[in-house]
Amino acid sequence: MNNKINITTSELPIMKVLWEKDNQTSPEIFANIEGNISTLKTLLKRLVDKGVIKVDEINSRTYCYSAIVIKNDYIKSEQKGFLNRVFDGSKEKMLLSFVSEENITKDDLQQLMDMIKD
Amino acid sequence: MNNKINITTSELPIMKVLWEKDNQTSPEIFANIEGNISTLKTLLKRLVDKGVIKVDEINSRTYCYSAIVIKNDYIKSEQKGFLNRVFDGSKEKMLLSFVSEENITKDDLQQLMDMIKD
DNA sequence: TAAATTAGATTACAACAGTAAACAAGGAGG
DNA sequence: CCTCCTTGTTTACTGTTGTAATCTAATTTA
Repeated sequence: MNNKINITTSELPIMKVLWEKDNQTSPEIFANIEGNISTLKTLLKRLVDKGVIKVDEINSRTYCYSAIVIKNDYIKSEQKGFLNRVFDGSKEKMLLSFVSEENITKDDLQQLMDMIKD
Repeated sequence: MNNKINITTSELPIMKVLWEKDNQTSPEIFANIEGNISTLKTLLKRLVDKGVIKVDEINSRTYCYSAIVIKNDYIKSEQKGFLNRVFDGSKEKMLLSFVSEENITKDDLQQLMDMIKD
């Protein structure tokens, strides 16, 4: 079961907009993204073709796009890929690395610990 | 300053071998990696061409390969890319996500906290 | 020394990704 | 009703990546 979710770097901004709010028309989506319109059209179509998003025809000539892949599943998939690729699947290695590289400080962790005490 | 280090998925196993130990010949490197030899040769050459590794001619006909890019810099670069791409650069978002997805448990974190008390 | 092995270089090729122009058809406005 | 605009579709092109066969020159071996 290879459930790698394939969303490319340049497609991701579109997904982020749709994850904020479903059922948007292409002009609505593109309004929140920078980049050449023609390019964005291509990316939108590719996402539909891949089954990552879907399009519904509301009235004639009015299409609304929605995410099919949900944000959390994408994130989980990315995390898993990252972990496997870079840290051979070891969570400990990864966390230690984040800490020792000082991308994450002890304070960050403490704050986090506090947060999840709930 | 775009210091993205470009090492692809299929090139990474070679790098991992070289990060373990420098100055290895290609047969030594390939002995520890699965995959078609011809393919591995291509990947090795691409890494040299990109300046990620270097090759020294020891004796005539004896070449030794070594990493130029160091492991920590690669990991740092990957972490940064991952953070920016998926979590818009927010460490907190990322850690929270790791925890809430239960990829990382409270125990993992506690253990980590204990470890870095040194 | 001739044959076989070895290892780096060259060539190849399909899929994917980033980018974008051109096209086509329906709807809106004059 | 006809023209323009809008929006989805088609076509296109370049670079990257994964994969691998073939070529070539040197070295080892029989």
